[in-house]
Amino acid sequence: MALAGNRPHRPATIKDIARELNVSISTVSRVLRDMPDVNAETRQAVLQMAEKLDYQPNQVALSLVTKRTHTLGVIVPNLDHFFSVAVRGIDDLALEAGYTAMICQSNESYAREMVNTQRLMKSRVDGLIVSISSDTFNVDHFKRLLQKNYPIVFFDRVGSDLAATKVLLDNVAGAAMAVTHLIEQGCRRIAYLAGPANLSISQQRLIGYTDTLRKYGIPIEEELIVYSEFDRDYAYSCTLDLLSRPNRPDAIFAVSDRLAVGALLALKEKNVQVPEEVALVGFNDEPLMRLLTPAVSSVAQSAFDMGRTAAQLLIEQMSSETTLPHRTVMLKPTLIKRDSSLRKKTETT
Amino acid sequence: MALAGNRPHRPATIKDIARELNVSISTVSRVLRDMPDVNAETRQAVLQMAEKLDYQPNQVALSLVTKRTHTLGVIVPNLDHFFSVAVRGIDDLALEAGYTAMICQSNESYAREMVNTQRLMKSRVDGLIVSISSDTFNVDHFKRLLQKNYPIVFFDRVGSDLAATKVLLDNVAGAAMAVTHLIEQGCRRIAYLAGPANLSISQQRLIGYTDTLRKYGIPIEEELIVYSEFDRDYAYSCTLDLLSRPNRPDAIFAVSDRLAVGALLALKEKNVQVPEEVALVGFNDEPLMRLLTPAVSSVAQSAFDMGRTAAQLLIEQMSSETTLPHRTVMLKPTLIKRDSSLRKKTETT
DNA sequence: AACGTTACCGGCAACGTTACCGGCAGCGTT
DNA sequence: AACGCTGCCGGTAACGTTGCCGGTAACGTT
Repeated sequence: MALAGNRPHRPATIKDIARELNVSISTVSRVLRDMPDVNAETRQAVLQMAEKLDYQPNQVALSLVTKRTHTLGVIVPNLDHFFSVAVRGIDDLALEAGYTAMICQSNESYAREMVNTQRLMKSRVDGLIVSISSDTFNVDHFKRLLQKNYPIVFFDRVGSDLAATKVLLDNVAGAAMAVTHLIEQGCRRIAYLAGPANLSISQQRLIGYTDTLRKYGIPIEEELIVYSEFDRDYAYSCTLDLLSRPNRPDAIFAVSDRLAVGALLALKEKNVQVPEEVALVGFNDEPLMRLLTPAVSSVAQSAFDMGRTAAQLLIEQMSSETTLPHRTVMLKPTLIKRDSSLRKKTETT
Repeated sequence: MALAGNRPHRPATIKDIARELNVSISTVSRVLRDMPDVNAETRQAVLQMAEKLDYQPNQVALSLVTKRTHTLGVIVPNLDHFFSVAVRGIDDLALEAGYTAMICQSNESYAREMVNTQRLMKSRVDGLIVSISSDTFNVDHFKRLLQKNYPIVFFDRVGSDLAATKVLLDNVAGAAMAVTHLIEQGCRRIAYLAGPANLSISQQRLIGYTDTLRKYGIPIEEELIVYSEFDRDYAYSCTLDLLSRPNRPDAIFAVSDRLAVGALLALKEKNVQVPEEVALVGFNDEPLMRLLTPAVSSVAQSAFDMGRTAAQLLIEQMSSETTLPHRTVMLKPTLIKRDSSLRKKTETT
């Protein structure tokens, strides 16, 4: 009975195998799940038929009865270098643990983040890994889920007032490392390109910035702290503005590499010597940074590890019978020093 | 009956609503699907209760009966800049069309590509969008699916002998543009960093390269065509090798930007003047290229459009009753000329 | 001869949802 | 008074799979 017509593809089911072999679907199911209580010959026949019909178990039906999809939802604001690598980390651990990741991009939009969560909930993903969008000021949609004990792990961009498991960088320490380094290089008027004010990374890194200045007895000047969009062009114009002031800074610490690149473009255009006149440090250590001229210093973090541990925590939480207490894992950054902030070159040689 | 214990989260079902309201599940279903034959008051009550219980339709159950998951599987070799943007294009159209994308990375590994496809088939995704890994020499797993009329669209990296719908760049034209440009700039000994020989993009771009040389009557020298891994360090050492030869090239055309960057690093290290001694053109026009010193010329393609059209074609194919004929869509590249290949600077000013 | 054990297999409910059919009032028409 | 229509609603099978229970034949034990 060759029914391989021009039809839209009908995958073989356990029933097909049973019918073809004149056994019950229970028996087929037993074979396919490697259960006992089945004759060796029957087992063999079923396995052969499964192979022949190219049988693939229907995860959908299985999910309906087990209430587990073995899928985890991921919502990231974008897929820039950092998040791409983080997603790879998630994917990596998910594969090991037998899960598949559904990756959605919120495109930094609150509305899209909502749609994404809703879609993922409809698909009954077993848990969520989220880095919130820069446009998200209201996190009620996540709070509702958390209240129902739905497993969610936030990473990198976490809501400040969310009681949940989180994986993040020690942003205070990272900023402190950058600013300390700049001070050691002789900088005294260090500007901070802060990014969007609502994000916790901006706030945390601001704390590291101010703490360090205080520690070294350097006055904190409000006008050296510049908020902006997460956008290179924005950083570019902010930097031009900084440079046009009578009392220009002698260093710039950018909350992200994207902003650091914008700053560098402005500096180069104005023919400002880097690092002699203005030193520069970014954040994330994207591969691009070492390729720029001059190579730009940056605070490095392992996005891969962050993604992996986020997935790890989520899967632990999901496989646990009881609701586990919320945890916060903090990863340590490292500072990569490059030409853009190394004034005392004699030291290194 | 407050059963909101410390339990693993049980989403409300249509049954819960029915029980709470003492109506049948049929009626609830009718309301939720906006069907007629239901009293206005009943309708109102059901909607309120759905809201109150935070009801989300169970896509899993729905998929089981409709045999459509409204999910499309995506397999990409990695999530570098090009594929990130392509995935965004896919995601973008999928969202519009009411689909969600399941994105898997093969990590350029054949084994992982197999596992990914299998997982996606088990999850009964409605269709597949694939860019094959550089490690994949055997595409039988895709051929089997295509024979069963399972909808697959390949993009960018397509298997050469696969009868399927494809979206790709006019790679021949792209390479021809690059090489023509280099010739017009006075280059005569143009090396080609070709990447892995099994990929069709390498082959196609080779055709554009040789065709153009032939057209201008420039002899094709085998030793100027260098195959390598898709790896920056590899390109770096290949370039060093090229430079060490007695008869060094006066231009390098790289099959991808990643390789072009490797080449640039080698050129800079050897203090070779770019473009005066050796001109350089890459492929993909990653944002990084305009930030390098010198800014590197590159053949630009819209990864976003490619992703979008791939998704478009797939969804068309999936929603069609009959099996549509395979199509091949070719997108046109554009050449972005920058300092790395502009020798005749007087011309432009 | 009655009983227990073992090896093997099939039937059935359930998961959440929709499609289809049937039923019952209440009303108007002949 | 019989009929048909309309508005509203409930019951049930089906999707593919698993878990549980029950059944039967063959064999050994007392």
